[in-house]
Amino acid sequence: MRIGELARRTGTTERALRYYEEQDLLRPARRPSGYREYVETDVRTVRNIRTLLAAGLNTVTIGEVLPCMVTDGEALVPACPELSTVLLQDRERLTEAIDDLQAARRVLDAIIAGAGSPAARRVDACQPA
DNA sequence: ATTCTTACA
DNA sequence: TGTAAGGA
Repeated sequence: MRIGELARRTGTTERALRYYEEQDLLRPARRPSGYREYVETDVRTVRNIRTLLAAGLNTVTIGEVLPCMVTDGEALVPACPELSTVLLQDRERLTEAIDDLQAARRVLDAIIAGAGSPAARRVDACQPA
């Protein structure tokens, strides 16, 4: 099948599919015309890629993890033992990212609170971008 | 009508 | 990632 049909059947865009190929997540053959030719199993692969992307994994990690995942109906199941390590490591990365965002919010909250102080009323140059 | 590559007010 | 341009 060509890129248009795969995009339709996976709910993605052609742009995304070309990007996945660029990241070596997909390796469609080429027709003499230069058109990409995808196989049936690519439908499932693309769905798995999207799931992993939604889990916050980057394309490099997905490339390592993808071949070790088996699809059980709707769910993705780890098929290799070494996989849990990689996944747990990524979970920690997400936890750190969450911590950083919460810290940023606390800083912003402090600034917002300052808007109610008397000092804020002394300012004449109030032209917010 | 579809797809391809390249590039970015 | 969207999208426009210029070809095949």
